[in-house]
Amino acid sequence: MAAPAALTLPSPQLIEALSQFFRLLSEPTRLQLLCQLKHGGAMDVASLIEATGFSQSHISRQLGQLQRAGLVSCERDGVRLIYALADPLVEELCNLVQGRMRQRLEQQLQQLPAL
Amino acid sequence: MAAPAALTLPSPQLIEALSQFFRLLSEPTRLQLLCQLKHGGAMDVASLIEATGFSQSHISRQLGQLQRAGLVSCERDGVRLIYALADPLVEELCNLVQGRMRQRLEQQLQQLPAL
DNA sequence: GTGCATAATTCCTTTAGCGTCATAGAGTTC
DNA sequence: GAACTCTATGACGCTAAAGGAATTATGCAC
Repeated sequence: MAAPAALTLPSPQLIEALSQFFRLLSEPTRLQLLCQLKHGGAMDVASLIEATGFSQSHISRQLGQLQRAGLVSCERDGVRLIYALADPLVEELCNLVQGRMRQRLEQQLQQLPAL
Repeated sequence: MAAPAALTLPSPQLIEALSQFFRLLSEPTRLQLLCQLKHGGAMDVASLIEATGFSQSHISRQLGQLQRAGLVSCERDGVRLIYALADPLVEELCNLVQGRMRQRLEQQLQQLPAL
């Protein structure tokens, strides 16, 4: 049986893999694409371009990265490619972080001296 | 009552804030520092420098970023500064991502044709 | 086949951030 | 006070990645 995770230091490979994953979410464009897909369901590239306002090449590249990471899936519909969310993890992570932000702000609010 | 989150598109400010948070975790150095603090409890800067092998200025800067984000706290002990984890969220996030990695690998393993 | 659409890829420039060296600040000891 | 240790900050080069324009690939209609 393996030692408890809390007592073992993560390997450099794991650190690297984790940081690469978080790096995917560290770019507003990619996060925006994921949110759009969450909001609008499956969408083709043209719609995502219009929704985000970025160039076609940029969107295509970012979608490629998300797809290689398995966060997004893609299927053809005639001449168009329809992308869709492929993993609910992103939303979970965002909700956790957002909850933390709310918590911190409430804390700061309480520590602010009343008038 | 506010609309369900799934139906509203996150504001650009929220997207930006989320991406900035994830950016903190997208750097191996910072993730390594957080893991070290998780593993070894509160540590002074010198120990963190030795544990990571980076230069003093680099470590100091990364610790500063983590502290401003509230992920790490810091108190003086004489001439030394002792840093400690200030938020369990990072570990939660890492565990979630790690679980997803395991899941994906198991999936790939099953799809691999047997000999 | 040609022509027309959509999307991926190849270049390119520019920018953000890592990482180090040198310096300045803060705290202790004498 | 001076001398010393520990940490933060300024200045700088360097590399990775964003972002766009142009090109190429892919699929459909004809």
